Amino acid sequence: MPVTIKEVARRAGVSVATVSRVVNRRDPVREETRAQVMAAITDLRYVPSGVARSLSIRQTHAIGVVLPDLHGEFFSEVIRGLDRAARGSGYHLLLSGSHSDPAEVEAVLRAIHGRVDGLIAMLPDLEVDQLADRLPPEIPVLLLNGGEEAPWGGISIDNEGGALAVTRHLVGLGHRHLVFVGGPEKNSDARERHRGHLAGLAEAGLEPRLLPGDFSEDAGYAAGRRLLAAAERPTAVFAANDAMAIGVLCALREGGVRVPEDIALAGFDDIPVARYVLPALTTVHVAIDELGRRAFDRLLAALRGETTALGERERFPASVVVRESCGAKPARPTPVPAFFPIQGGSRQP
Amino acid sequence: MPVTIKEVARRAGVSVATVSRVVNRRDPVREETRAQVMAAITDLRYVPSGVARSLSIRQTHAIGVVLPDLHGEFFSEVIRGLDRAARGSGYHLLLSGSHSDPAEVEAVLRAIHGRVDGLIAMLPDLEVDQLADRLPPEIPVLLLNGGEEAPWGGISIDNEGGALAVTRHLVGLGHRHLVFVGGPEKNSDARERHRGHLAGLAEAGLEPRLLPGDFSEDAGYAAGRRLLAAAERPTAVFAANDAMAIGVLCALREGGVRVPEDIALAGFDDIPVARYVLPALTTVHVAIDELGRRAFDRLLAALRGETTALGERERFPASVVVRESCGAKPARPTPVPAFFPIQGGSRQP
DNA sequence: GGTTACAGTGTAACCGCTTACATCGACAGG
DNA sequence: CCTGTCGATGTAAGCGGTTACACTGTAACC
Repeated sequence: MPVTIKEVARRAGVSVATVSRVVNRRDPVREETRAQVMAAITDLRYVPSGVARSLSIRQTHAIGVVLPDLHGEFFSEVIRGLDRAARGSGYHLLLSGSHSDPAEVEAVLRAIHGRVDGLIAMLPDLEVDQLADRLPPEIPVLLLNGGEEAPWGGISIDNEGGALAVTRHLVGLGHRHLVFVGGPEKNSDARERHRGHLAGLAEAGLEPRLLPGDFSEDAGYAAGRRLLAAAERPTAVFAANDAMAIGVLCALREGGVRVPEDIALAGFDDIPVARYVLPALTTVHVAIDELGRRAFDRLLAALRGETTALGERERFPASVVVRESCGAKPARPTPVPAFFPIQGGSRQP
Repeated sequence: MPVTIKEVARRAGVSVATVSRVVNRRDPVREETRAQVMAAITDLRYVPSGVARSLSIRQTHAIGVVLPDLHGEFFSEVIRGLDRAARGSGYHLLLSGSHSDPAEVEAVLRAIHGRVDGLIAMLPDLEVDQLADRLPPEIPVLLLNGGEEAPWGGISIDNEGGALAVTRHLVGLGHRHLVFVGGPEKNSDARERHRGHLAGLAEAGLEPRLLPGDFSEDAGYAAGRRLLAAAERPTAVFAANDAMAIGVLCALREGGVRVPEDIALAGFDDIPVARYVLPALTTVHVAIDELGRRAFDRLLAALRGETTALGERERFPASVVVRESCGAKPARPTPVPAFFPIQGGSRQP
């Protein structure tokens, strides 16, 4: 039942072409005619149909955003950055998250076909391989992936640089015995962080020491226990993400080991609680929303044909934020709420 | 240059109608013909155009989501719930956030016209008033608003019920001197929470005592200072949100007042850090993602014509989660790492 | 054998909008 | 006066699908 351009045309006593012209401010239209059309438009509350327009001009002014999950601060910030940038340029966001496997991603990809002008996707490395030839060939795609090995362009976080910086920082504080708590093997972020750490050690001529982990707080806790039990304790621990760092922190505290006095500690991600734990966690921060904005801008440039170089890989900077857990700063005089993980979160489904 | 249905038809030696039929699994098609068409489709990598289809069948299989901001856990959870539900039903999400005023909202509304089958919007009360007659009349709209006074249907959080429950809880613990730290005047959530609190006091025949606030941690801190300076201190404090509760907590701690022994404390929202502060904060939790899912389900029902009753107002339940700050539970004996929401950029495959 | 029913397919008219092209005056230049 | 140019507008052909309707052939029924 929505009112169409035809009805407006009839009402205004002109042709649809003229209506279209005044709506799009194209071609010259006599002022008087324009006024009539405008009157008809407001009378009828006419709003042009987006899809019809899209079909006709072969542009949707929308970009697809495909993310592996929509949970957590990371994604919400990416989306926020994208949204801001997109809105500013008159684009919409068609969002899709939480897919669980390549088949589902493919389904999403085909579902949005013809609905978007471009695509920003974050796919686990595995999926990228499998979907390689299925990525829509007719629209520009920007990958927000890790996986520096892949021949895929896009933007990814400078995990390596961040980890290198943290390691240098710890070394700079005089530490010679460092332990790295790693992430999942298959995870490219984890691998890159590890690599950055190793580079930092190499610079200083130090021996690498690795404890396995999987990015979970429990894994961090387990690593902490192993440290307590070890014959020779390190003077600094660098966990591949904050969750594990916090796990380590708990274990050490339980074992009566003080942080940072006895062992310095650092994480990666700068999750919100990182600043609330006691001592506040030294970690690596990434301006995620900026990443989103940057991603959109690059895609837009491609859409406008200003560049086809979506294949270029770009590393988004990660900066270390120094707090107390590494011992570089004195602990805060007045502790704000302290941290203690509790038994059983009471989040209800 | 994308391949169209015509090319598929030519390639398969059939008419476009037949191709359409096999693609949509409609009407009977001879198995042999179907096979030919399928072959042509895969050969050509044909994917039907979403907009063309939408124009034709007058359905987009997309719903618009308009939120005031995309920042913070709340929105990210709403979106997540919506996304899950939408995907399950074959719908897409057209997302738009961070608008700053009614004019911008109106622009967004008209921009998505014809691109979505329905709309889920969260608008500050003020905007709802101004946009009342501009909300798209031809598609169902579900409002995710506070403002129970408004004649608008939709879903909103049961602030009043949650606040009532907390107040009852505190009263049930024997408290007779309660102080409520309020939120911004214009904020309907704040008003509802206050109302719920007053109802709880009234039940017990207690006197209301109010300290002003604005939902910021600083405001909570200020309130805490005033409590310290007060001649007669309450035995329990209920802050209209967690941020302020944490502010209160800091102030009290600084003043040497113990929580919960000297003063019991409760908040509202169950923000992530609520469980990490010491003592862990008793607060009110809302399953935001469920709210999102519920919103979608209701909209979908309307889309399917199963109901037009989008005007019905529904209150989404809020439940109190009892932790240590109210004194109902003993403080944790030994901190053990347990459940921890992983928030960071450490996406796992 | 003559309906009748229906499976299987093609033709063409939409869906609502854009836009190339045609038309038509008015006006300027020759 | 004729022609060319240009402003203002209408006509109609798409854009890529869907689908009502028409048509054909075959099987079932009386």
